[in-house]
Amino acid sequence: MLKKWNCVIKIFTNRLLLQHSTDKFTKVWIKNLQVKPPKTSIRADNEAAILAAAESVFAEVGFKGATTSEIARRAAVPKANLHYYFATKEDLYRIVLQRVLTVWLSAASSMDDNELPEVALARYIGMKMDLSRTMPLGSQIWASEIMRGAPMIQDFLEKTLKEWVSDHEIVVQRWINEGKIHPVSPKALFFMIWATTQHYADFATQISVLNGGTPLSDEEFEVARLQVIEMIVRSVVRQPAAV
Amino acid sequence: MLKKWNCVIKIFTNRLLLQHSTDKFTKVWIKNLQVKPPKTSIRADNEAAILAAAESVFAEVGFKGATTSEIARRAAVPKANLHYYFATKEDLYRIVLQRVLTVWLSAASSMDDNELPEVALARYIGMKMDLSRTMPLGSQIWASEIMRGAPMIQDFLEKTLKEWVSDHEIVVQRWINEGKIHPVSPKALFFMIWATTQHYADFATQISVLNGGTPLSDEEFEVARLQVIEMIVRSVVRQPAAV
DNA sequence: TGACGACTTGACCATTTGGTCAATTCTTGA
DNA sequence: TCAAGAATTGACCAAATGGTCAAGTCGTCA
Repeated sequence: MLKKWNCVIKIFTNRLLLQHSTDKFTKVWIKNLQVKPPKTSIRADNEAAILAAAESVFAEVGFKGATTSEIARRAAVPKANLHYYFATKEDLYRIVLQRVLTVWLSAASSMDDNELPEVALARYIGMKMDLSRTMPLGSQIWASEIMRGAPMIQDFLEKTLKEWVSDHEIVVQRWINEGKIHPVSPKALFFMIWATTQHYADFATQISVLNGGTPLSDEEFEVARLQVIEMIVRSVVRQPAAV
Repeated sequence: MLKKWNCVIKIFTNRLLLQHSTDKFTKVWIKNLQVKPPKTSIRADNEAAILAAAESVFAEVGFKGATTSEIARRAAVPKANLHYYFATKEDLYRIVLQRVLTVWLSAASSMDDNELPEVALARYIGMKMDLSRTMPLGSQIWASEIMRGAPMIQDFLEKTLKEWVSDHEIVVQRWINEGKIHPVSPKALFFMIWATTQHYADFATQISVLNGGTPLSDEEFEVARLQVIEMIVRSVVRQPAAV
């Protein structure tokens, strides 16, 4: 089983050996690298590989449909090894979900400011589009979790998400009161933003097919990104938006 | 096991018996009803119950996550009986999917006309919102099928859906050329429409939570429906849309 | 009424599932 | 160098899975 970190370390070691350095020095040097492997490198490597595999399997077939053997297969470790690092399938899922929620929070915080609506919205929508591009699996896992009734993130929805919505409804309402945007239901606006941006992650397969069988290129995605921002901003702001 | 059709037929039968009609007449009459039970009524009843149960299970946990015993349980029939009507889980899924595609087509056809963009779009968006309201499970099954790579509807996507998109891209392009709407990527517009409208089905759980723990009432949904239409129309049409 | 086919279902089967375990090998730090 | 802990993994297990089957019951039609 050839792991990424093993490779890296081997390269470093070899290079240092050529310079007649000791093993101990090598280790210290590696330990101080910016790209440091946390915990033991072996543990970190395997956990990372398993989590990545788990993410892709959960994204495809959801929690119930996922099997630990398939996850192990994709992570290229024996199933018993997977259970050595993560006791149960649910543990694994919970950790994967936790990362998704963390990412959600990072994007969510990009909207609360006092800027013009078109600027604030553009930033938030752009951020969400970037997330759909770079971490589509997280979005799919979220969707799948919601569709099965969100048994595992009920708490997150009822506390964190609800709070975010309340807070930002106030912001949108202020924009409305100030005449900066049309009077719209803030929730309906949020739903449109979430739905449209996440669509590029959740429905990537469908988009691929309609794109001629290949996923959107970076350029094509950038166009889509701008289009989404433009359309959604225009759907609410009052003054004729710049095209 | 009390089935809907049994009830209906019993009512009809009773009414006819009061009129001293023969059994045979009853049957012929029933056979000619607009709302006719096809095949034997028993078969129709059970197939319907099983399909309904299958739809809800597939919507929740996807194809892989679904188990025939859970479907049988929800349909209130023994598992062996389910397999008497539908040989395999895949057969059952295929039939459920077929209905989803049929429904999709019915909505899709509501947009091709020569009306003003705001009228055509409003009709189509409204139709899609209605579907999300009345048949949310179909939308969820579609989403789940796409997320696992659409292995079973590849053909539909590549032929029917692709064709619909091509055809309607032309319509949107014409609107752009005529200066009726802003220059936008037609696909980006379609995606926004699909995403936003289907969001009300696929993410119903999340919406419920944000709505205070209860699903949207008819009135609340009607507001959302109008909001969605208003926002999306305004996102593309040129003249200041009536609010 | 009786015979035939449609329908029903408990018991069963091979395979797959999530998860365990003990024997073994590898890493690490002194 | 070596001991102690970390990591590895084939073999295994009970439960759940999709699906079968044979022995029945029920409905219908002549």
